[in-house]
Formats: sequence, structure tokens, C-alpha cells
Amino acid sequence: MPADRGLSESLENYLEVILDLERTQKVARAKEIAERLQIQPGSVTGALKNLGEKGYIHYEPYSYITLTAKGRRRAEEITYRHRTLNSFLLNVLQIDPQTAEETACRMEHAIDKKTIDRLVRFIDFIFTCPRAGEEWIQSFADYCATGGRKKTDCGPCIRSIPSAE
Amino acid sequence: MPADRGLSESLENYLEVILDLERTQKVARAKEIAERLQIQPGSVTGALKNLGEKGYIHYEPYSYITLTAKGRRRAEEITYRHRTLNSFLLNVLQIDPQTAEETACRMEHAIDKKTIDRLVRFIDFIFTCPRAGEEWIQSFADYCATGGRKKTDCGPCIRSIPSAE
DNA sequence: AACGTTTTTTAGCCTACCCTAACAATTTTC
DNA sequence: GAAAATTGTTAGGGTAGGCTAAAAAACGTT
Repeated sequence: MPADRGLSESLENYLEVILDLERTQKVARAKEIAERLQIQPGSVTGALKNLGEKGYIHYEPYSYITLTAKGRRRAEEITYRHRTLNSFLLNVLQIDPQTAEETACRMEHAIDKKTIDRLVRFIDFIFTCPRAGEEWIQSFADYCATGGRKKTDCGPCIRSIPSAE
Repeated sequence: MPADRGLSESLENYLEVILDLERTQKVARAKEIAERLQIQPGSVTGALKNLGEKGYIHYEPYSYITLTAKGRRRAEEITYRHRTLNSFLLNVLQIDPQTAEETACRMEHAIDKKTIDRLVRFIDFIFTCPRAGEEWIQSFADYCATGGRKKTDCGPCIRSIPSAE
């Protein structure tokens, strides 16, 4: 039940993988799609036909697979959601890289455009706001590590904020 | 493909609804479950049998449905994920309530325990940190509304931080 | 250009989950 | 306490998306 109607979670994953294969190998082949998605090659054909019929890819039996303009737009959107979520999990929440990656991979299908755009803004906001920024994120890490905050930490922390002239 | 193995997204939703019905109506009935999940009553029986066999609910044909201890634990966990995500979307990202609710509903199946716990910590951190807090969130809203930040805003903003004695 | 290898497709099967319609049990009402 | 209304279950059907095994096409090598 993906956030954006018209494409199942499964088909979104196909598009995402095809885009990446196009970028790295110029062209996507069924075998590689199967490998990336960790499914058997026999399962791929049906999905490709489906994506072809829906106008997301150029599909001809036994030939290379490429995204249509529509498919590329969609694939880039999914990739954008993926990267944004990964960045949030990794750089803000400081989840370990592997968990971050896996979680982003699942969440990307559940989040809508409005929310992802807000999340992008939020990440930007954090890293450009003098009240927040890297050191603030670091103090969140400390907060997590120590299980809380000592009020005595707050004075020095506040005085360390780079003053904006 | 939920984050936690063993239970599909669909079955997680059943548990969540059953817990809520237990709380509000003392007991869950198939008809109400169907209503909440927006599916037909005929579809419910199979799922309930399944949850019964897996030990998440007490299921006897034609009788009330209640959660087992295991089921309750699981249902509460899902509800916790739901509430945490909703709180983040609503109070931090400031997504409108309806979108926040719907998005939380989808994301709750995709997020793992480690990440949800971090998110809880992060929300706590924001609202208890003098560098952040309500006004900081408000200035994020302004940042979003105006499409950016004027550097001249930063001085007053920083001076407005409640100093920790 | 023909053989063997690799890749892709086909065909048939399975599971999860939803649907509808008909039937059975339960509950309510008089 | 029996008829009517409500609720729950069964049965049969559909779609999506995996699987395996076998057939077909394409490719590479000599």
C-alpha cells in the first residue's frame, strides 16, 4: 500500500533498481534486476511486462530495458525519498548505516511527497541553524549515550553557539 | 514486508484495531474490525483464524475476540510506533493532522524498534533542549513558510534562548 | 555457421488477502 | 419462546507477486 497511488511497493522497487542499473551499466537486464531484488529471474518478466504496459519502461521481449520519461521521473522520485530518509536516519538520528539503509528502503514506499519535502527542509534547517548544527546533533548523541542530560551541560552548550553578527 | 518478521502489514493492522476496540468497547467483534479496517466482514474470519493459530488472539468461532498476552504486547508495540511517528510528523515536521495520521499508519509497518526508540529520544531531546524547544520548532515553521532564513533573524533568535543557570 | 553457454521467457503452482453471495449462528424483539 | 434482525462463517473467485523447471532466444567461440 504505497503512499503514491498507481504503483505497488514491489513495482516501485523495480523502477528504483532499473534506474540504478541504467546509471551504472547504461542499461538494465533482467538477470541483474533479479539479483538486486533478490528474487528469481523467472519472477521478473511478469513485472517488466506490467511496467511496460503502464508506460514506465520500454520493454520488448529479450531486449534491454530502459526507463521511459515517465518511468525515469517516478524512479527518481523514489530514489529521492530513499536518499532523504537515509540521510535523516543516518545524519540526524544517527542510526547505524546498515539499519538506516534497510529502514529507508522500507519507509520510502510509505511516505508521501508532502512529508518528504518537509523532511528535506527539516534536515536543511537543522544543519544551517546556528542553534542546531553539527554540535547540537553531537549533543543529541551524548544525550542518547548517557541516557539523559545534565542541566549543568546547558550553560556551556548555549555559550558555544556561534553568534550570528 | 514489515520491519518485524512474523507478521504481515495486514495482520499488524488487525492487532492494532483489536487493541483499540478492546480499550474502547472492552471486546472486539468481527463486524467492528471490518469497519475499522474498511474491509468486508467475510474477509475478517480468515485473518482471525490466522492470528489465533499464531497465538496472538483468543479466537473461537462466533465468540468475542481478545488479545493474548503475546498479542497485546505486539499490538501495543505497533500502537507505540504509530503514536511516535504521528507525534513526529505532527509536532516536529508540522504536517497537517490528517496527512500525519495516514502517513504514520503506513510507516508504522516499515520502521524497526531501534529506529523508533531513537526517534522517541530525538523528540524528547528537541523539546527539552534549551537550544531547541517550542520556539525553535516555530522558527522551523517560519523557515518553511518564507522559503528560507534571513541571517538577521539569527542574532535575536539566539539571544532569546532561555539561559540555563 | 554451428555448438555450447547464458539469459530470458513460459507455464504451472503457491500464498496472502481481498471480494461477494449464501448460509449458519446468535441476539433481539414482541 | 419463536420470528426477525444482526452478526459471523463458508465457499468460490480474483489479483498480486513470488517460486521452480523447462523451453526458447541470444550470444560467444572457434
